[in-house]
Amino acid sequence: MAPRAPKGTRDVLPAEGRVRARIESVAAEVMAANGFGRVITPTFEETEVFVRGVGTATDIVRKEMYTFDDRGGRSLTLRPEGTAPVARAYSEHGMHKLPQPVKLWYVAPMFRYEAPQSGRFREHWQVGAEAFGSEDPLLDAEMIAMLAEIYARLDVPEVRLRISSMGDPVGRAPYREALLAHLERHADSLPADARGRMHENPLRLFDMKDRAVQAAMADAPRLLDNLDDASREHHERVLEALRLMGIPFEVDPTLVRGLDYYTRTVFEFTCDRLGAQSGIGGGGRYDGLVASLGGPEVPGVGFGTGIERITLALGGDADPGAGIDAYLAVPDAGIRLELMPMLRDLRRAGLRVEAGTAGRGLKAMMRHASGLGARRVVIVGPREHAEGLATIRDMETGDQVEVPVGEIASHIMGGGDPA
RNA sequence: GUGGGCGUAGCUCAGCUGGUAGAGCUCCUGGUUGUGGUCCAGGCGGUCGUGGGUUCGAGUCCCAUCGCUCACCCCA
Repeated sequence: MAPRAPKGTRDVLPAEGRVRARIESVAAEVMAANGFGRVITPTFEETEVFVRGVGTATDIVRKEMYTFDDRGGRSLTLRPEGTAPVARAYSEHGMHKLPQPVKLWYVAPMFRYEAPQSGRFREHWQVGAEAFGSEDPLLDAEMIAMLAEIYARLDVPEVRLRISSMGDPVGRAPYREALLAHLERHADSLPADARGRMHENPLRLFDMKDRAVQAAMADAPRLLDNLDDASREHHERVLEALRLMGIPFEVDPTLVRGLDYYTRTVFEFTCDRLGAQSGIGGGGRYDGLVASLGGPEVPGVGFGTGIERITLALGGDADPGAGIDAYLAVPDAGIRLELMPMLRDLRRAGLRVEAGTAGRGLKAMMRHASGLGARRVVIVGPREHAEGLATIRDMETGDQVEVPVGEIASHIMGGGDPA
């Protein structure tokens, strides 16, 4: 069998590539407007970065990482998520000595060994942003506003925002006990996997779709109702800022994110256009992450959004491209050779120009030019060449003019509206 | 990992109760002397996912296997 792209991976072909380029450029604009600088971290990290950063109770670390030993015996892991590596880089380069907050963004591929389905791949790309060194709840709101702005500029349809608070690890402890006690009372009605999960992270059960689990969770105590005072105050400030900015949201006490590092603010954008994997982007605050990677006690807040899911939400309509400005139809190889400098000059001037392969008939070249959406075709056959001329045909009107070969470039760039 | 659906030309698909493969689109070449997008004609292109089995004979039935896909779980 001929090789295929590995399970869970895909090739992005030019039509979709144009959509992707637009997504990335919109993201770059919004990031720049908010003062974020771009970072590029390695595609793989020491495995420790994710074990300590993301947490051993998460599915990502327990069963989804592409981990391997290199020839030197180091355990390395293909980046399964973007925040831990950026936190590592922040710490490694002493960025806590820079004016805070330090704002960083990235666009990078993520790798997770999961069963592929609609909107879920083993390699997917994310645009993400992280801000380190500020506890200000208004920064949380700014992050959320940024992400909302990206979706708005791209016209992503049917986007909704859910938000909640995880409190902090210390204040969360008593609640965790209370939730566990509640679940113990319903233990006999829960499926096996739910019983196993509840001891590792009982909050995770809020996210399960199993009917029995949902029934048991319906009257469970809510973390949002049991926040410590500081976390509650923080949460209220975030919501107030969102209201003032006119960003619609819905507080969802059952919102749980699958990464252990989140504290206080957590949020998730969903798109109803998507299938079961409706999450299009999300994030939150992670005040203990940098320290857990051996760095200073520095708070942080960030988000990630999936490029493939944005593309899906946009309808998957391929961008047909904008055609080309001119097509060079020169059947004779020798004449084509002479026109090489002219061809280069047209492209240097910013025009989109294609040249037909010598050896095919003129009719085939015209067909080709038409298929490419060419606005003009430059014909230099033996007849024109003998007189030092070129025929330039306007493909919309069908008008043709003859000009000296030396004036092809100036004629095309001068006549009509330049690109 | 578990369950459902599907695997026929590059793409989208037809192939009734088994009889040795088709269409549309794309692409290529023509429709007289160098000119496109419409139209017409022709052409390229498939070991019918793979391996077994039943049968005189299987794309069509049976088994296995691989792959794709959707869902659970989880997440972007």
